[in-house]
Amino acid sequence: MSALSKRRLRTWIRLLRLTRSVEADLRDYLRTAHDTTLPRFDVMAALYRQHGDVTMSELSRMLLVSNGNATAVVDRLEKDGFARRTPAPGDRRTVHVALTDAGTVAFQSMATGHEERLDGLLEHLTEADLDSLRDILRRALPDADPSHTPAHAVADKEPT
Amino acid sequence: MSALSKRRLRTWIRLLRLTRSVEADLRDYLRTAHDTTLPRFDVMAALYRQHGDVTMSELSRMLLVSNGNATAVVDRLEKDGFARRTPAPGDRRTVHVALTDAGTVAFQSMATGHEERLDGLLEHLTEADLDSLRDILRRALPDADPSHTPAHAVADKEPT
DNA sequence: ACTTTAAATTTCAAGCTTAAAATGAATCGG
DNA sequence: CCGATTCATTTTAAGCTTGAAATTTAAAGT
Repeated sequence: MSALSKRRLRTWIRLLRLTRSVEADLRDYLRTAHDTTLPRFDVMAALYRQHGDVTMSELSRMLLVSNGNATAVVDRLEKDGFARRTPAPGDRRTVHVALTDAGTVAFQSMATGHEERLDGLLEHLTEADLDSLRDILRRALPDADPSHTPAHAVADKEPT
Repeated sequence: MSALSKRRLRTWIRLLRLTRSVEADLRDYLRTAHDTTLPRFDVMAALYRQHGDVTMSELSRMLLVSNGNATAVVDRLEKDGFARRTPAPGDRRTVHVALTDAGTVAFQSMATGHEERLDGLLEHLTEADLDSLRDILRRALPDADPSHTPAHAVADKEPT
Protein backbone atom coordinates (compact mmCIF):
# COMPACT_ATOMS: atom_id res chain seq x y z
CA MET A 1 0.00 0.00 0.00
CA SER A 2 1.25 3.37 -1.00
CA ALA A 3 2.72 5.95 1.29
CA LEU A 4 -0.04 8.29 0.22
CA SER A 5 -2.67 5.81 1.30
CA LYS A 6 -0.95 5.53 4.69
CA ARG A 7 -1.00 9.31 5.02
CA ARG A 8 -4.70 9.33 4.21
CA LEU A 9 -5.26 6.78 6.95
CA ARG A 10 -3.30 8.87 9.44
CA THR A 11 -5.25 11.96 8.50
CA TRP A 12 -8.52 10.12 8.86
CA ILE A 13 -7.55 9.06 12.38
CA ARG A 14 -6.71 12.65 13.25
CA LEU A 15 -10.03 13.83 11.91
CA LEU A 16 -11.88 11.27 13.98
CA ARG A 17 -9.96 12.24 17.07
CA LEU A 18 -11.00 15.85 16.64
CA THR A 19 -14.66 15.20 15.93
CA ARG A 20 -14.97 12.72 18.76
CA SER A 21 -13.47 15.00 21.34
CA VAL A 22 -15.50 18.00 20.17
CA GLU A 23 -18.65 15.92 20.20
CA ALA A 24 -17.88 14.66 23.69
CA ASP A 25 -17.61 18.23 24.91
CA LEU A 26 -20.80 19.36 23.18
CA ARG A 27 -22.65 16.33 24.48
CA ASP A 28 -21.51 17.20 27.98
CA TYR A 29 -22.62 20.79 27.56
CA LEU A 30 -26.06 19.83 26.29
CA ARG A 31 -26.55 17.35 29.10
CA THR A 32 -25.48 19.56 31.97
CA ALA A 33 -26.84 22.88 30.73
CA HIS A 34 -29.98 21.79 28.88
CA ASP A 35 -30.70 18.24 29.97
CA THR A 36 -30.74 17.02 26.39
CA THR A 37 -28.60 15.02 24.00
CA LEU A 38 -26.70 15.57 20.79
CA PRO A 39 -29.08 13.53 18.59
CA ARG A 40 -32.07 15.45 19.95
CA PHE A 41 -30.25 18.71 19.36
CA ASP A 42 -29.39 17.67 15.81
CA VAL A 43 -32.99 16.90 15.00
CA MET A 44 -34.21 20.14 16.54
CA ALA A 45 -31.59 22.07 14.59
CA ALA A 46 -32.76 20.52 11.35
CA LEU A 47 -36.39 21.32 12.15
CA TYR A 48 -35.49 24.85 13.19
CA ARG A 49 -33.63 25.56 9.99
CA GLN A 50 -36.42 24.46 7.72
CA HIS A 51 -38.95 25.77 10.15
CA GLY A 52 -41.75 23.34 9.54
CA ASP A 53 -42.85 20.81 6.95
CA VAL A 54 -39.94 18.43 7.05
CA THR A 55 -40.77 14.82 6.26
CA MET A 56 -39.21 11.90 8.07
CA SER A 57 -37.28 10.93 4.96
CA GLU A 58 -35.87 14.40 4.53
CA LEU A 59 -34.89 14.40 8.16
CA SER A 60 -32.95 11.18 7.97
CA ARG A 61 -31.26 12.28 4.75
CA MET A 62 -30.29 15.62 6.29
CA LEU A 63 -28.82 14.04 9.37
CA LEU A 64 -27.29 11.05 7.60
CA VAL A 65 -29.01 8.64 9.94
CA SER A 66 -31.29 5.69 9.26
CA ASN A 67 -35.00 6.14 8.90
CA GLY A 68 -35.71 4.03 11.96
CA ASN A 69 -33.41 6.23 13.96
CA ALA A 70 -35.22 9.40 12.94
CA THR A 71 -38.49 7.80 13.98
CA ALA A 72 -37.15 7.02 17.44
CA VAL A 73 -35.68 10.46 18.14
CA VAL A 74 -38.78 12.28 16.88
CA ASP A 75 -40.91 9.96 19.04
CA ARG A 76 -39.02 11.13 22.09
CA LEU A 77 -39.08 14.80 21.13
CA GLU A 78 -42.81 14.49 20.59
CA LYS A 79 -43.28 12.91 23.99
CA ASP A 80 -41.36 15.83 25.52
CA GLY A 81 -43.58 18.31 23.71
CA PHE A 82 -40.77 19.73 21.57
CA ALA A 83 -41.85 18.35 18.20
CA ARG A 84 -45.13 17.68 16.48
CA ARG A 85 -46.12 15.30 13.66
CA THR A 86 -48.91 16.30 11.33
CA PRO A 87 -50.26 14.24 8.42
CA ALA A 88 -49.21 15.62 5.07
CA PRO A 89 -52.15 16.82 3.02
CA GLY A 90 -52.37 14.95 -0.24
CA ASP A 91 -50.23 11.92 0.65
CA ARG A 92 -51.31 9.78 3.54
CA ARG A 93 -47.92 8.02 3.68
CA THR A 94 -46.12 11.19 4.58
CA VAL A 95 -45.91 13.09 7.84
CA HIS A 96 -44.67 16.58 8.41
CA VAL A 97 -42.53 17.18 11.45
CA ALA A 98 -42.04 20.58 13.07
CA LEU A 99 -40.90 22.12 16.32
CA THR A 100 -43.60 23.17 18.72
CA ASP A 101 -43.43 26.65 20.22
CA ALA A 102 -41.88 25.17 23.34
CA GLY A 103 -39.39 23.33 21.12
CA THR A 104 -38.46 26.52 19.29
CA VAL A 105 -37.87 28.42 22.50
CA ALA A 106 -35.84 25.60 24.00
CA PHE A 107 -33.79 25.23 20.85
CA GLN A 108 -32.86 28.90 20.59
CA SER A 109 -31.35 28.84 24.02
CA MET A 110 -29.49 25.61 23.32
CA ALA A 111 -28.19 26.90 20.02
CA THR A 112 -26.68 30.02 21.52
CA GLY A 113 -24.79 28.04 24.12
CA HIS A 114 -23.82 25.45 21.55
CA GLU A 115 -22.30 28.04 19.26
CA GLU A 116 -20.40 29.70 22.10
CA ARG A 117 -19.11 26.38 23.29
CA LEU A 118 -18.03 25.35 19.81
CA ASP A 119 -16.40 28.70 19.27
CA GLY A 120 -14.26 28.05 22.32
CA LEU A 121 -13.40 24.54 21.21
CA LEU A 122 -12.26 25.72 17.80
CA GLU A 123 -10.75 28.97 18.97
CA HIS A 124 -7.36 28.10 17.53
CA LEU A 125 -8.71 27.94 14.00
CA THR A 126 -8.02 31.22 12.24
CA GLU A 127 -9.82 32.70 9.27
CA ALA A 128 -7.08 31.31 7.06
CA ASP A 129 -7.51 27.85 8.58
CA LEU A 130 -11.22 27.99 7.94
CA ASP A 131 -10.56 28.98 4.33
CA SER A 132 -8.23 26.04 3.83
CA LEU A 133 -10.57 23.66 5.55
CA ARG A 134 -13.49 24.75 3.45
CA ASP A 135 -11.54 24.11 0.26
CA ILE A 136 -10.14 20.82 1.44
CA LEU A 137 -13.44 19.48 2.71
CA ARG A 138 -15.10 20.48 -0.54
CA ARG A 139 -12.48 18.55 -2.43
CA ALA A 140 -12.86 15.54 -0.15
CA LEU A 141 -16.63 15.40 -0.60
CA PRO A 142 -17.18 16.50 -4.17
CA ASP A 143 -20.62 14.95 -4.42
CA ALA A 144 -21.93 16.76 -1.38
CA ASP A 145 -25.67 16.96 -1.48
CA PRO A 146 -26.82 20.12 0.28
CA SER A 147 -29.80 18.25 1.70
CA HIS A 148 -27.31 16.07 3.59
CA THR A 149 -26.44 18.90 5.94
CA PRO A 150 -25.92 17.01 9.16
CA ALA A 151 -27.57 19.00 11.84
CA HIS A 152 -26.30 21.65 14.15
CA ALA A 153 -26.97 23.86 11.25
CA VAL A 154 -28.34 26.88 12.96
CA ALA A 155 -26.45 29.65 11.43
CA ASP A 156 -25.85 31.18 8.24
CA LYS A 157 -27.23 31.91 4.95
CA GLU A 158 -24.16 33.91 4.07
CA PRO A 159 -22.20 33.16 0.92
CA THR A 160 -19.61 30.46 1.25
CA MET B 1 -22.29 36.28 17.90
CA SER B 2 -19.30 37.04 15.77
CA ALA B 3 -18.93 36.24 12.13
CA LEU B 4 -15.88 34.17 13.02
CA SER B 5 -17.92 32.08 15.40
CA LYS B 6 -20.48 31.50 12.66
CA ARG B 7 -17.74 30.38 10.32
CA ARG B 8 -16.46 27.98 12.95
CA LEU B 9 -19.96 26.53 13.22
CA ARG B 10 -20.21 26.11 9.47
CA THR B 11 -16.85 24.43 9.33
CA TRP B 12 -17.81 22.08 12.13
CA ILE B 13 -20.91 21.07 10.22
CA ARG B 14 -18.82 20.36 7.15
CA LEU B 15 -16.43 18.28 9.18
CA LEU B 16 -19.27 16.23 10.60
CA ARG B 17 -20.73 15.70 7.18
CA LEU B 18 -17.45 14.30 5.94
CA THR B 19 -16.78 12.01 8.88
CA ARG B 20 -20.33 10.70 8.93
CA SER B 21 -20.38 9.82 5.29
CA VAL B 22 -16.94 8.22 5.39
CA GLU B 23 -17.93 6.26 8.47
CA ALA B 24 -21.12 5.12 6.79
CA ASP B 25 -19.13 3.76 3.87
CA LEU B 26 -16.56 2.02 6.07
CA ARG B 27 -19.32 0.53 8.20
CA ASP B 28 -20.96 -0.81 5.08
CA TYR B 29 -17.68 -2.28 3.86
CA LEU B 30 -16.96 -4.01 7.17
CA ARG B 31 -20.46 -5.42 7.35
CA THR B 32 -20.67 -6.78 3.82
CA ALA B 33 -17.07 -7.91 3.38
CA HIS B 34 -16.17 -9.02 6.90
CA ASP B 35 -19.43 -9.39 8.79
CA THR B 36 -18.24 -7.04 11.51
CA THR B 37 -18.81 -3.52 12.74
CA LEU B 38 -16.86 -0.29 13.10
CA PRO B 39 -16.66 -0.41 16.91
CA ARG B 40 -15.36 -3.98 16.81
CA PHE B 41 -12.83 -2.96 14.17
CA ASP B 42 -11.72 -0.01 16.24
CA VAL B 43 -11.08 -2.16 19.29
CA MET B 44 -9.25 -4.77 17.26
CA ALA B 45 -7.13 -2.05 15.66
CA ALA B 46 -6.15 -0.71 19.06
CA LEU B 47 -5.27 -4.18 20.30
CA TYR B 48 -3.34 -4.95 17.13
CA ARG B 49 -1.26 -1.81 17.39
CA GLN B 50 -0.19 -2.39 20.96
CA HIS B 51 -0.10 -6.09 20.34
CA GLY B 52 -1.04 -7.29 23.80
CA ASP B 53 -1.24 -6.04 27.34
CA VAL B 54 -3.75 -3.26 26.91
CA THR B 55 -5.90 -2.57 29.95
CA MET B 56 -9.59 -1.71 29.72
CA SER B 57 -8.88 1.83 30.85
CA GLU B 58 -6.20 2.34 28.22
CA LEU B 59 -8.57 0.97 25.62
CA SER B 60 -11.38 3.36 26.46
CA ARG B 61 -8.96 6.29 26.59
CA MET B 62 -7.47 5.34 23.23
CA LEU B 63 -10.84 5.07 21.56
CA LEU B 64 -12.43 8.01 23.37
CA VAL B 65 -15.33 5.85 24.48
CA SER B 66 -16.73 5.20 27.93
CA ASN B 67 -15.34 2.41 30.07
CA GLY B 68 -18.65 0.58 30.05
CA ASN B 69 -18.64 0.67 26.29
CA ALA B 70 -15.21 -0.89 26.09
CA THR B 71 -16.40 -3.66 28.39
CA ALA B 72 -19.34 -4.44 26.12
CA VAL B 73 -17.38 -4.54 22.87
CA VAL B 74 -14.59 -6.64 24.36
CA ASP B 75 -17.23 -8.99 25.77
CA ARG B 76 -18.53 -9.60 22.27
CA LEU B 77 -15.09 -9.97 20.72
CA GLU B 78 -14.23 -12.46 23.42
CA LYS B 79 -17.38 -14.45 22.74
CA ASP B 80 -16.42 -14.55 19.06
CA GLY B 81 -12.95 -15.80 19.93
CA PHE B 82 -11.18 -12.70 18.62
CA ALA B 83 -10.02 -11.25 21.92
CA ARG B 84 -8.83 -12.61 25.23
CA ARG B 85 -8.80 -11.19 28.75
CA THR B 86 -6.07 -12.21 31.16
CA PRO B 87 -5.66 -11.03 34.76
CA ALA B 88 -2.83 -8.60 35.21
CA PRO B 89 -0.06 -9.98 37.39
CA GLY B 90 0.46 -7.80 40.43
CA ASP B 91 -2.83 -5.91 40.39
CA ARG B 92 -6.01 -7.83 40.77
CA ARG B 93 -8.13 -4.90 39.63
CA THR B 94 -6.59 -4.84 36.20
CA VAL B 95 -7.12 -7.04 33.17
CA HIS B 96 -5.00 -7.27 30.05
CA VAL B 97 -6.78 -7.54 26.75
CA ALA B 98 -5.20 -8.93 23.59
CA LEU B 99 -6.18 -10.30 20.21
CA THR B 100 -6.22 -14.06 19.85
CA ASP B 101 -4.45 -15.63 16.88
CA ALA B 102 -7.78 -15.86 15.12
CA GLY B 103 -8.40 -12.22 15.93
CA THR B 104 -5.05 -11.18 14.54
CA VAL B 105 -5.59 -13.05 11.28
CA ALA B 106 -9.09 -11.65 10.90
CA PHE B 107 -7.94 -8.16 11.64
CA GLN B 108 -5.14 -8.14 9.11
CA SER B 109 -7.52 -8.94 6.33
CA MET B 110 -10.00 -6.32 7.50
CA ALA B 111 -7.31 -3.69 7.83
CA THR B 112 -6.09 -4.14 4.27
CA GLY B 113 -9.56 -3.68 2.86
CA HIS B 114 -10.26 -0.84 5.22
CA GLU B 115 -7.18 1.07 4.09
CA GLU B 116 -7.97 0.53 0.42
CA ARG B 117 -11.51 1.64 0.93
CA LEU B 118 -10.49 4.74 2.84
CA ASP B 119 -7.89 5.53 0.20
CA GLY B 120 -10.66 5.58 -2.37
CA LEU B 121 -12.90 7.72 -0.22
CA LEU B 122 -10.20 10.31 0.33
CA GLU B 123 -8.66 10.06 -3.11
CA HIS B 124 -9.20 13.74 -3.80
CA LEU B 125 -6.95 14.77 -0.95
CA THR B 126 -3.52 15.58 -2.27
CA GLU B 127 -0.22 15.57 -0.40
CA ALA B 128 -0.55 19.31 0.02
CA ASP B 129 -4.06 18.91 1.45
CA LEU B 130 -2.80 16.33 3.91
CA ASP B 131 -0.02 18.72 4.95
CA SER B 132 -2.50 21.51 5.57
CA LEU B 133 -4.89 19.25 7.38
CA ARG B 134 -2.18 17.94 9.66
CA ASP B 135 -1.20 21.46 10.64
CA ILE B 136 -4.76 22.65 11.08
CA LEU B 137 -5.86 19.65 13.08
CA ARG B 138 -2.82 20.01 15.30
CA ARG B 139 -3.76 23.59 15.93
CA ALA B 140 -7.36 22.69 16.60
CA LEU B 141 -6.44 20.05 19.17
CA PRO B 142 -3.40 21.47 20.91
CA ASP B 143 -3.78 19.32 23.98
CA ALA B 144 -3.87 16.11 22.00
CA ASP B 145 -2.84 13.23 24.18
CA PRO B 146 -1.16 10.59 22.02
CA SER B 147 -2.85 7.87 24.07
CA HIS B 148 -6.17 9.17 22.77
CA THR B 149 -5.50 7.81 19.32
CA PRO B 150 -8.99 6.75 18.30
CA ALA B 151 -8.72 3.45 16.64
CA HIS B 152 -8.29 2.47 13.05
CA ALA B 153 -4.70 3.15 13.78
CA VAL B 154 -3.05 0.35 11.95
CA ALA B 155 -0.41 2.08 10.03
CA ASP B 156 2.54 4.01 10.57
CA LYS B 157 5.33 4.71 12.84
CA GLU B 158 6.72 7.20 10.37
CA PRO B 159 7.60 10.70 11.45
CA THR B 160 4.74 13.12 11.50
C1' DA C 1 -60.33 -3.19 -12.00
C1' DC C 2 -55.94 -5.62 -11.00
C1' DT C 3 -51.31 -6.50 -10.44
C1' DT C 4 -46.95 -4.70 -9.74
C1' DT C 5 -43.77 -1.48 -8.37
C1' DA C 6 -42.21 2.13 -5.72
C1' DA C 7 -42.32 5.24 -1.77
C1' DA C 8 -42.86 6.81 3.32
C1' DT C 9 -42.90 5.35 7.56
C1' DT C 10 -42.78 2.25 11.48
C1' DT C 11 -41.42 -1.89 13.83
C1' DC C 12 -38.07 -5.07 15.33
C1' DA C 13 -33.86 -7.30 16.99
C1' DA C 14 -29.33 -6.65 17.76
C1' DG C 15 -25.78 -4.05 18.94
C1' DC C 16 -23.65 0.44 20.44
C1' DT C 17 -23.05 4.22 23.82
C1' DT C 18 -23.34 6.91 27.73
C1' DA C 19 -23.55 8.32 32.58
C1' DA C 20 -24.12 6.73 36.95
C1' DA C 21 -23.88 3.33 40.46
C1' DA C 22 -21.78 -0.74 42.33
C1' DT C 23 -17.92 -3.85 43.28
C1' DG C 24 -13.54 -5.01 44.49
C1' DA C 25 -8.76 -3.81 45.11
C1' DA C 26 -4.79 -0.81 45.99
C1' DT C 27 -2.89 3.19 48.44
C1' DC C 28 -2.20 6.69 51.66
C1' DG C 29 -2.33 9.38 56.05
C1' DG C 30 -2.57 8.80 60.42
C1' DC D 1 -3.79 -1.46 61.42
C1' DC D 2 -7.74 1.61 59.86
C1' DG D 3 -10.52 4.56 57.61
C1' DA D 4 -10.77 7.24 53.58
C1' DT D 5 -9.72 7.83 49.10
C1' DT D 6 -8.58 6.59 44.68
C1' DC D 7 -8.40 3.36 40.88
C1' DA D 8 -9.93 -0.49 37.44
C1' DT D 9 -13.55 -2.65 36.01
C1' DT D 10 -18.32 -4.20 35.54
C1' DT D 11 -23.17 -3.52 35.85
C1' DT D 12 -27.36 -1.15 34.92
C1' DA D 13 -30.87 1.69 32.79
C1' DA D 14 -31.87 4.59 29.29
C1' DG D 15 -31.24 6.09 25.01
C1' DC D 16 -29.06 5.84 20.31
C1' DT D 17 -28.27 3.45 15.83
C1' DT D 18 -28.45 0.30 12.27
C1' DG D 19 -30.26 -2.84 8.73
C1' DA D 20 -34.00 -5.51 7.54
C1' DA D 21 -38.73 -6.68 7.51
C1' DA D 22 -43.43 -5.22 7.68
C1' DT D 23 -47.23 -1.75 6.79
C1' DT D 24 -49.57 1.31 4.43
C1' DT D 25 -50.33 4.16 0.60
C1' DA D 26 -49.50 5.93 -4.07
C1' DA D 27 -48.51 5.45 -8.87
C1' DA D 28 -48.14 2.88 -13.04
C1' DG D 29 -48.85 -0.62 -16.33
C1' DT D 30 -51.97 -4.09 -18.25
